[in-house]
Amino acid sequence: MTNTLFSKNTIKKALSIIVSETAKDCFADLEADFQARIDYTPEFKLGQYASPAAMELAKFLKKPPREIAQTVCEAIKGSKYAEYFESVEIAGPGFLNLKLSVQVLQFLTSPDFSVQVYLDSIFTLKNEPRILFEFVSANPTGPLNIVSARAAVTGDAICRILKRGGLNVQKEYYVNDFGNQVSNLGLSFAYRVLQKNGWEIALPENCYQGEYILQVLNSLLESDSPDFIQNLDINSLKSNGEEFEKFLFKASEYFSVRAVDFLLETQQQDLFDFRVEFDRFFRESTLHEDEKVQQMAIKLAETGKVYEKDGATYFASTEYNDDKDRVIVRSDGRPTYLLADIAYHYDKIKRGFQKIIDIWGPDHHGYIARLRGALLALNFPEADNTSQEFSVLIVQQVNLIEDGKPIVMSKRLGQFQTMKDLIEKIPVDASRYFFITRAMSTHLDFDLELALTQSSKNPVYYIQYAFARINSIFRESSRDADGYAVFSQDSMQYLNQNLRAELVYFALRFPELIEDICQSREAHRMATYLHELASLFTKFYHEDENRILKKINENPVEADCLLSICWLTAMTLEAGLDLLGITAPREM
RNA sequence: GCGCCAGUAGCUCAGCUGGAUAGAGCAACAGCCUUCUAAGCUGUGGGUCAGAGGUUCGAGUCCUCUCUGGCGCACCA
Repeated sequence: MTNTLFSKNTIKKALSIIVSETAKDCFADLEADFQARIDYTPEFKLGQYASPAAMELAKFLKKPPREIAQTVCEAIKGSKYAEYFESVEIAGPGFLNLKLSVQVLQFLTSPDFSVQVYLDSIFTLKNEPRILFEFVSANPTGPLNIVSARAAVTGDAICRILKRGGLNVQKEYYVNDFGNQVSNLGLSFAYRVLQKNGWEIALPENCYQGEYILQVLNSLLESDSPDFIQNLDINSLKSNGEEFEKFLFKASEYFSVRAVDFLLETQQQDLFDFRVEFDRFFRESTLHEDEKVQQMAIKLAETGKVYEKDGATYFASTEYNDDKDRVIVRSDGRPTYLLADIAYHYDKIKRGFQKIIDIWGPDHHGYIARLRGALLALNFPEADNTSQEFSVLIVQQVNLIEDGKPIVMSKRLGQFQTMKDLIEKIPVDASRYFFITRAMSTHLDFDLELALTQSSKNPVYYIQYAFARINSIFRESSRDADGYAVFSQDSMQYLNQNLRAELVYFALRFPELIEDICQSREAHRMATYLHELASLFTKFYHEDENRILKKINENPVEADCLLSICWLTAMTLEAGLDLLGITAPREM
């Protein structure tokens, strides 16, 4: 039997339709687009879902909430929907508690049921709106750090979930391969060359001080060592200032381009090792080459929100809630980073993306107002911060904790500070989980010891372990899991026991969770949910009456029910872990 | 000084667009392995949700103020 109400919607949505329709039948005053809210009950014994709609409507209908609830309750019981419920009750100040009948499970489950098929039927792939999700976007001037790792993993998980929810998402990494930072990078290499040739010259302050520069330099010279480096005459540089300057210029130019390419590749490798892939790496330099930055200055000037002062060109961002107006073209004629970034975001819109989501680091939040302001000035009114058309998520910083104390980040080698160090130290499953498990907006304490612990203390293994156990049950019982994707008619009677049904209905919240995350973009809820699901399963597993191998001999039909519960749980765990980019091993 | 983020159990944090008695893990204590994976389970203790006002049927959640911590306030990116 199929039923589109339940097979094409999440359970929440289906119940909302039922309660809303019924309420509108009862009260003619209600607006046509009234949608009753459906929540989870605080306790399973009250039912699976509850609606606070009666309380919300009390003022509008000028009736006591319990009376409204009573009317709706009776109406549902007398309607065609009655068969979906084991009970409908009024509780507390006017909650409508809904206890679903096991029959609903049959509506959910078609012969080819699986969690993925269920998700497919609820979330059909939409072509609109097209979403551009930009994250990481670190400067290609060094290895990726821990905050970038967090942004990478969290952003990747959100994108996976958005896609599973049927949304059209593209992942993009903006490469700042232009401007001062890149010049400084080249200069750092020039000085390192001098040091390498025996000149004990100090690096200027604006240079990158990290030791990694030296390693990259060696790699670059190994593959190609140009004449002007090979024939370097240190003594003549020391004595001849003009020649010295010439060398710095030449070496900077030579190395900056090659170093950016090299470092970008290194970053890409780190990301790949972390299971983070991008659809596109967008280079800032292409915006300059295509003169899009220049054109943007003209376009902004046309808005009338631009003025000249002290030889520089300003964008009047204070008109858009910014602290001060911002320079877009310097007095020497060079564009600022902001102008290029405006051009970049404008380009996103021109490429046909209706929604733009960025993840930025904690030190960039002050930047939001000016960029949002520029997009508004460019007549992209959807950039208004009340809508979600342009949103910036700020990922907060990370403290690595060892021996109960935070590790102080320093430039010294051997310090644990880059993404690569983390990959070498902590298994990817564990570090991904730890990054995703906390809300992006909170400062994260990353406990290295806990992440390394291979026991139940480490939540990621606890979740994987539940999945492995279920697979073990199928191995030991020599059953083929596929046969248990659907509850058989006969076996369903054995669901009538709290923990069994509770586990099933908790697993069936999965699509609702995906829907929530598509809205809130908070991937950590998936991590929390999976841990709770694993915990519920583990309790179920340890109950004496749920011992499956024993049950197979005693009561095969009841065993079928238990196997179906297990398989639904396993499919959900596997799908959820996959959305977090974490593996689901069948044996541990 | 201005802005952003945060303040929930000893520690790290959940708490879905305001909903019923505020939860989990770790740490502490007490039990449990002839049993499908003990990488586990059960139980106990632990709270002025930073503080004070306000909004309403109802506030950890929304508003205002205060306090504390982190970060940011360039013709750097």
